[in-house]
Amino acid sequence: MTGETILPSRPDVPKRRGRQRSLVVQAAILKATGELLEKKPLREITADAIARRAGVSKATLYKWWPNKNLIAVDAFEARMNEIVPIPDTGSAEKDFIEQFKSAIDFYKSPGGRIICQFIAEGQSDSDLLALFRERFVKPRREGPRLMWQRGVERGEIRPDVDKELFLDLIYGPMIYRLLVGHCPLDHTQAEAIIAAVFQGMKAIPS
Amino acid sequence: MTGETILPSRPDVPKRRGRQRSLVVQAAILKATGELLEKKPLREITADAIARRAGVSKATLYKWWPNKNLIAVDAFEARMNEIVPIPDTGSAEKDFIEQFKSAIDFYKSPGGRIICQFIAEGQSDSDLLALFRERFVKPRREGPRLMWQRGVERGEIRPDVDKELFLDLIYGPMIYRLLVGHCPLDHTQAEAIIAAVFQGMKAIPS
Amino acid sequence: MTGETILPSRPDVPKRRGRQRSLVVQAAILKATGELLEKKPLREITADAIARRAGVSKATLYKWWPNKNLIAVDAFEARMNEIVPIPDTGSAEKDFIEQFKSAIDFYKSPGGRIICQFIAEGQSDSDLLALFRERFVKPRREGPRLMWQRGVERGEIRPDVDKELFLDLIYGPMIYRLLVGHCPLDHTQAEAIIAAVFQGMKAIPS
Amino acid sequence: MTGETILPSRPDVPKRRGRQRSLVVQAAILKATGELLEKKPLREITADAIARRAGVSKATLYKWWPNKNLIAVDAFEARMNEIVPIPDTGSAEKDFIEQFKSAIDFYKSPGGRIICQFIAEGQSDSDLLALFRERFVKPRREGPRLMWQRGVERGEIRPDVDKELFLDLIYGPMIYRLLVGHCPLDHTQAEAIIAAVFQGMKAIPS
DNA sequence: GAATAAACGAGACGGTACGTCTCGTCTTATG
DNA sequence: CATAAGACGAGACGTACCGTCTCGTTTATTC
Repeated sequence: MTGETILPSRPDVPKRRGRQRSLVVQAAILKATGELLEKKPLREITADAIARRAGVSKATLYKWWPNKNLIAVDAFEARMNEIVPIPDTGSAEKDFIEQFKSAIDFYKSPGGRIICQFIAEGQSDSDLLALFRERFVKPRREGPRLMWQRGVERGEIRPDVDKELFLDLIYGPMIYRLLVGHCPLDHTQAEAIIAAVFQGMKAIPS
Repeated sequence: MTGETILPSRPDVPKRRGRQRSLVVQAAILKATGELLEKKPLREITADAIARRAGVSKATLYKWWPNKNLIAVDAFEARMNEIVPIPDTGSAEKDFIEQFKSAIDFYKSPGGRIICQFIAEGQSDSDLLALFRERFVKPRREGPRLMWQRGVERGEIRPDVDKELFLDLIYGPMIYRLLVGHCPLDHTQAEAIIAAVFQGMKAIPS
Repeated sequence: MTGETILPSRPDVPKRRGRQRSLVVQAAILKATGELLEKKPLREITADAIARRAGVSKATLYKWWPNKNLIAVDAFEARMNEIVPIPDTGSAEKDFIEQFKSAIDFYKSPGGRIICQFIAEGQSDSDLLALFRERFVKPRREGPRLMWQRGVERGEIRPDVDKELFLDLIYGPMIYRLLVGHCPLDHTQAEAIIAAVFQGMKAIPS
Repeated sequence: MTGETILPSRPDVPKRRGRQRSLVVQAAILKATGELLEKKPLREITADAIARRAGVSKATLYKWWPNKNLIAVDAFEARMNEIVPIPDTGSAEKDFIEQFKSAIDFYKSPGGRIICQFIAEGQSDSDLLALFRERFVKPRREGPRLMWQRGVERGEIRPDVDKELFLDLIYGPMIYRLLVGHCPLDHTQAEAIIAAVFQGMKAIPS
């Protein structure tokens, strides 16, 4: 289980007998973890540190989450619920350029770096990776998916290419460069990538 | 330092005074590490295990390598020196399809999975990441780079798009799917990706 | 801190919040250490060996004791609480001869040899030496002190010589020979030493 | 073997075939060890440190000495060859008081503390202890032995008490207090000990 | 003078213990 | 009875020192 289930925090539910502190405790844990994530990489955050900072027993941590990685997912999600507005310029390519630029800005920011850490840790923690896909990849692809949809409807984007492939064509290079750092990644690159994706690499027969 | 420096083993260099660094020992360490890498993920490999398996003192490990990750790089490289032949069908697109398919096969194999682990560990070990770029990313991009060159010369590939960007457009989506696993990655996908990269996403005005 | 503080086990003290220090664990550590002390010299006993034998984590050792020497003190004390009865023959000199003989027997036994090891290790571990004085030297001198008292009261021993000096006059030569081994140390010597101490070395003017 | 054997340096002995043992090297080792002994306790001196300071290979150390403790004995002896003059006041008791005071001064000095370390290390290194007896205990008892002799001849000291026992009666308490530190040890104590040894502990029947 | 042999420096090496750290579980007293 | 406090077993970490070994160099004796 991950804390997610408590987030709706339905106040109408008849309260259980006994102690009701749960929600306070869960929130404290997520808050503490979120703060720690800002200060140090996921790998260096210890369960003890989370418990200490949250003023919570370590046993409580393990009661609600199987390990600290999954706490981090919940904690990170809690700070990520701001909806990223998707642009609507009337041109799919321009929409993507704009969105892609702000995506790059985000992924290069401290907050975005945490995403990389989830992918990294996910390589040896399949639960984490699965949750990451569910909670971050899927929802965050919704906006671009909509932009793609509009582009197809407006006849700007080829309808015969798989939507997911289209998205990976754009975000794949970004993630790759972000993780490996073999090439720069900035607004200039953003425009070049979008242009390349749209125009294709085939030489125009002149 | 990483073991690399001993590999050239220039016999003309005047040997130092004391006991010479034992090539047998270095080889045993790399061999042991390589074998362990086949059996378990990098994260689960311990310095003790390498030392034990190689019949070597732990101090010797730390004398020559700063940590086990960099041993793993050297060990993995030692098993990777087979040159991947690049296809030459006469068509750049066909060349890329073929090469891309075998790249995917490799990255999905146990050996290729180790690459993912390097990227993962590299997120919290910048020395590892730098070495990884130098030893794996750079050399392995040589083949595709040549294929790109030929494609440009034959007038099949646009010369005005940065070579590195072109490569990331192809391999970025692969790495992304490999690491995150949100979409399938097989020969069919390989063809679709190459086709998309070449033809571009812009709808053909009919 | 050394385990001592738990031994009185005052049940009236309000217990702390969390899990209590396990007496079973402490006992196992002391038992294991005691058994090891019987088999090998203190210097050759390792923290790992104690932990392994006690079925205990090494961290637990270091949590309660700063190092293995102080564990050994506690362990040794635990096996030493048998009170050595002091003789009461009516003659101070005879009392001392008897007590001194059994002291020598003890110090030459495996158990007594441990005392020498404490003194030896104490030369480079002042905490150990201080604890040794407090736990062994002081209590074990009580009996002889009482014998001295009786001798003084009965008018057999000069009251004007410092009690501690008197004791060192007897036990000093024993310790010296025990540690350095330059001269024999047996019951015959015991009698000779006591006689010499009582009668003095001054030639009797005839 | 310990370096001692080279000291006689018999030049008539037919020299062996190869390169000769370098006296410079031996001297450098002893000098370096002596200097280290002044700065830190024997236990903390490492073979590497000696080798480094002497500008000598560690192998050379182990070629001529079985371990660092025995080097230390040789090194310490080299700085100890000053002959301690024994007093001759005409009174044995006064002689002993004077000699005992300067003995205490020495044993409490940094140099004298090394003696304690030899005894301490000797408890787990019988070679060291044997050598210590031979090189230090035996020769340093010569002076007091002579004083005893004169006292006996002058009719001041009882001739029927074993000479060694007499010496231990004096130096035993000193060593004991020196090693264990349970009682003070100074010039006042020196006088009291000698007085007690001479006069005996028996109450004078009045 | 060349061959031979040991001493020597440098320093690599296997072994072993150190004391610390984090993990995830378990126990106990408190609210 | 859910928690906090925190003890605990397991086991990896990277460091330190030990005493041995293997080189290449130096210094002497012997042929």
